[in-house]
Amino acid sequence: MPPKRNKNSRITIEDIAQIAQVSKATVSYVINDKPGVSEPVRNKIKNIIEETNYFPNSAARGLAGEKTNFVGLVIPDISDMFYANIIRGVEKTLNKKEYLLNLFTTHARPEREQQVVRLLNKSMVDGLIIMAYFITDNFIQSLKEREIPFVFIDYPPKDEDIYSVMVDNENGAFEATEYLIKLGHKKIAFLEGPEVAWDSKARFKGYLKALETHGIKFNPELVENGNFTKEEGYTATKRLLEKGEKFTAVFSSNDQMAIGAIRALKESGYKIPTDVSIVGFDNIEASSIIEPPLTTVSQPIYEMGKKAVDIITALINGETIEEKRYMLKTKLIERHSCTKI
Amino acid sequence: MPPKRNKNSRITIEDIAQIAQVSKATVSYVINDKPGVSEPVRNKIKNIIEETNYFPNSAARGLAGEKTNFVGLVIPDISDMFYANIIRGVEKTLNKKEYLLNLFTTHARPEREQQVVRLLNKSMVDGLIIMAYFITDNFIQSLKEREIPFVFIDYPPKDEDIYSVMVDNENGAFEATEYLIKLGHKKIAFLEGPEVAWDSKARFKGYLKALETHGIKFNPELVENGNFTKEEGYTATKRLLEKGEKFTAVFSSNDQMAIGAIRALKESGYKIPTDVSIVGFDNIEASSIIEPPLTTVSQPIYEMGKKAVDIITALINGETIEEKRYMLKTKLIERHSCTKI
DNA sequence: CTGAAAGCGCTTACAG
DNA sequence: CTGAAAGCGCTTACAG
Repeated sequence: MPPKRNKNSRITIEDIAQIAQVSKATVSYVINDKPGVSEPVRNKIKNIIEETNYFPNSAARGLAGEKTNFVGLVIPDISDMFYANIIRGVEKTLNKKEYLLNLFTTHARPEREQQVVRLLNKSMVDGLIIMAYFITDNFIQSLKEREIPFVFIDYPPKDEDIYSVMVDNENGAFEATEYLIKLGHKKIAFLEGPEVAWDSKARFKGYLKALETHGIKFNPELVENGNFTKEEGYTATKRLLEKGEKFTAVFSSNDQMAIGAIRALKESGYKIPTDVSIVGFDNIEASSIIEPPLTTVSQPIYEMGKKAVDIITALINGETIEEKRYMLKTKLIERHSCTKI
Repeated sequence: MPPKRNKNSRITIEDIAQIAQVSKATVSYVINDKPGVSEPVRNKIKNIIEETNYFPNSAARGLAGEKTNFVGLVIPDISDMFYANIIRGVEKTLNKKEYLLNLFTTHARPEREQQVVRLLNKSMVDGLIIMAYFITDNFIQSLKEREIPFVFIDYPPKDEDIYSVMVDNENGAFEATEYLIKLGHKKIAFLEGPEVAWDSKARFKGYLKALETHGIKFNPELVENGNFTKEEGYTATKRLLEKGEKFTAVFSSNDQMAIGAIRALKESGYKIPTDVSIVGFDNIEASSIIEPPLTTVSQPIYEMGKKAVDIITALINGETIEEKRYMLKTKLIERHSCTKI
């Protein structure tokens, strides 16, 4: 009789065991690099696995309590490059480590974020990388109740116990503002993002700190909200202009708004950077293409994804990590939207 | 004794059965909307499921032969917006239909593409949406041997039997070229993509066809290869300029190259669109920001993802689909990079 | 209309 | 160093 095959005609651990004339357990030990198998037997089995192209069924492994080799990534959306780059960093690093990616988007809806926690248990993923908007204490509590490790990306947990990787937004904004100040600017407008965006807040803080450090008095008339969009960056700048409050530079807390600001400024007859200098934040693709090319702060987005994977895989393997919070540095990208005055 | 809980302290079908005082089978029938359960019992169970927040374990379902509610998406990369948008279309549509996404990137490496086929079996995903570069007959053969349905995105299968959703590149290029012709242009340069890119070829074909339709003789001196990148689009245009062969318009088979071309043209003192008109393909974000805003052909990328999901879910549910190949239409986006001559 | 039992492919004590 | 057996959470004939 030929070796029995399952319906899927897919090779199973049973087949390998039969071919190698050993028990399934022995094959399992080899697959999982566990002790208790003699070297010759181990090699024989490894060869058979190689030849037959056998690949263990993750679902079954997960069910039986072992690793699934999947890591879940929970992310609000994938439509903008920011998230796309994180996914890329996560995915590439995961691949190098022989893990697979399970992607869950929440579309920034709280129910979806909750659902994800219900859904993901040990038999589906070995660990979770989470980027969410509505992270409640409740959410974190349910997360902790599961046995799987998790890491937050780009979210500052109150809880000291939680692993997270973040970007130093405040310092990035500080450097950007300081750059403008060193160019001689004193009247620097600030374009802020949505109320709820903690990263916008951090950038505002950095802006304030730079002014203070250099003895420049903060003028609240010079800040306008542009909600992180191109369109509102445009209208915010128009408002700024109408107020008549003089400024020689703009620090926009993201590039999208900066692009809107450039359009508004040009429309009103201002030359950039001759009349107004401007620096953005994020270093999106468009910022190198716009005229003039925008000086901006680049975030190590890809690295965030990578670092999160490094942490989660270490955690999965039971390693301990000293530092629970990773703060990644930003980088100022000088282009042609600023000048000395 | 309190109801027994598994290690994960996660609710199982067993728990639900116990609470409802029925067998696991009955609960399973309810979960899967199968007949054989009386209405009152069904409702009772449904309520318990609701209250307990029970969610069946996909791994176990997959193993036991039922649906996993996962659909696998195999894609080369996620670093560019093109892929990111496809993922978005796929993911959103999947969510609406209560499916989850398993993402596999191949980084355009043949081994990875092969591996994916080995890896994905019925207990992991219910269906597969595939976007790959190296689709060999062999690959398709192994795919067919599995029991799971699959759809190709943006790939023209030779095999008539295979489901696929594509964009009508040829017609898009035809319309773009014709648009230029109707503006009075006769000497239209063509910037082509990589040799291996079938979409670039299709666009070239559309270009040729438009010339022919309008009785314009094709001049091979007017085509240069820019490999689909900004940089090579720039150098290709420089080469074109050096040749001294006159042209009044450029049709670039993607936007990246068009952006490079604009830079090259400007550098050499040409005004756009006064001296040279230019149209791109893809409608990437940068093309609306560049000066002048680029007229281009937009692809229904999101819709491709959506359509692929519609097909795969229908296939999963055993429905038959008349049309195996979907050809989606492009759209010409008029901006300010073209003018009459 | 409902339940007991086998089985999906794996891992993990446990016994030898 | 190796194997037989139980169990993970589910579904699906099968019997009643």
